[in-house]
Amino acid sequence: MSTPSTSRADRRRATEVRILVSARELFAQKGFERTTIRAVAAAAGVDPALVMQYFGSKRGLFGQAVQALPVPPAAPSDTGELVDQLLASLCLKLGGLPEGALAMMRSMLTDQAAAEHVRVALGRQIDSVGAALPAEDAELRAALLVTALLGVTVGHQLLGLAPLREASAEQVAALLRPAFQALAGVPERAAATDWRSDGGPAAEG
Amino acid sequence: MSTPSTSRADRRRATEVRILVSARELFAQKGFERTTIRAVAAAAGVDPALVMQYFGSKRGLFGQAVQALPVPPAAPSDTGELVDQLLASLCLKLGGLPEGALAMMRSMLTDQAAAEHVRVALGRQIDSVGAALPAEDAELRAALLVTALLGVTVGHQLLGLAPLREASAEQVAALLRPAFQALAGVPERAAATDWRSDGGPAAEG
DNA sequence: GTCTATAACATGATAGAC
DNA sequence: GTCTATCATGTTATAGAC
Repeated sequence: MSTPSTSRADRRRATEVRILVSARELFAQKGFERTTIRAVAAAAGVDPALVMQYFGSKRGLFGQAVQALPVPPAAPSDTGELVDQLLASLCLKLGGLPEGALAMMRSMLTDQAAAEHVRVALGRQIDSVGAALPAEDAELRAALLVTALLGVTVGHQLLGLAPLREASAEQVAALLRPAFQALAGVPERAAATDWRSDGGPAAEG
Repeated sequence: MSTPSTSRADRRRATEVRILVSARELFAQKGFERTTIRAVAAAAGVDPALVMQYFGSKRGLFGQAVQALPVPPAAPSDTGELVDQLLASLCLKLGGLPEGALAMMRSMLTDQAAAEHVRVALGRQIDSVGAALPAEDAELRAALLVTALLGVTVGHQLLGLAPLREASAEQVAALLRPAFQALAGVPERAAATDWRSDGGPAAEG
């Protein structure tokens, strides 16, 4: 055939993608250490050595397969809006975190590279949130907000705690909102006044 | 000597303790997977096979070396007091978590047995806290409180986030208190009125 | 006999040969 | 691209020391 529909390069790319998908899934399920090259290769239907050929090492495969943690821009000037944005991102996470981010979080306590990645990503998010907070303890408050979210996400997605799995994302967000507003430094009166959705326009203007 | 100061059994117990101490330290630092029997044996100055002889398997060693997560009784009837107790336990954690608990947390995302242990321990704590909360969403609120605490602890102890490491436990507790009161279901007015130590009696009445 | 050390076997990661 | 060799590790079995 003079013009084959699938060239060598195409087939190679397709194989790479198959390997990456299998790797992402296994890394998310079992973490970095307990995921074996052989298992990834078997899941992708290729020879184990081929995985090494393509990605150099298990760590190289991890880096390619696991995308960075999603770091939302998250720098609205209004504090109430910031809280809403944090809660919205949590809803997304509770709904379904991308498998790559799951894989990164799964390994963050036992793999140095993953730990460093998460540390940097969370640090950036803390800086971003902290810059939007009015209080003097902005950075610490931001760190507490971000780590609290991390804890809820871990408890839900990674540990599978029943009370969190059974609750809806909206329910979680509703309970968390006043707490986060307090943590963000919103005065109690302002927070107690009205924080329903129709209160939004008033807050953002 | 008719009464030797160190009998065989004594020396064996001393060796066991040396192994357990080394194991706990390595498990806390590197997690279950990345800790090898050989490394533990080397740190304890014994033969690797001896470790197997004593503890049966790597998992047996883990079970012996790593104590359970400390589960405080945590069932005061007063909500404000409950929040204070949670914050106090956090202060302890930030000050210095026992190495065994650190080891358990380090492995909770990548080791099934550790995950199950933590899941049960957190579940018990959630039930305990939930039983003390007045709101109808007690269990979910308790789960959010406990996982938020977990996130802060992880961010501080395991990830070493700078803003948390630089802050004092008292500072963290002070910022967290209003948020936790909101999450615990303390009415905004009561929380805003006065949540200093002398405000406690007013809240419980 | 009990404690300790050595060796054997299985699996996994990686590198080099074909 | 595939296969084999090498090294590290967990585990089991066997032999030696007291």
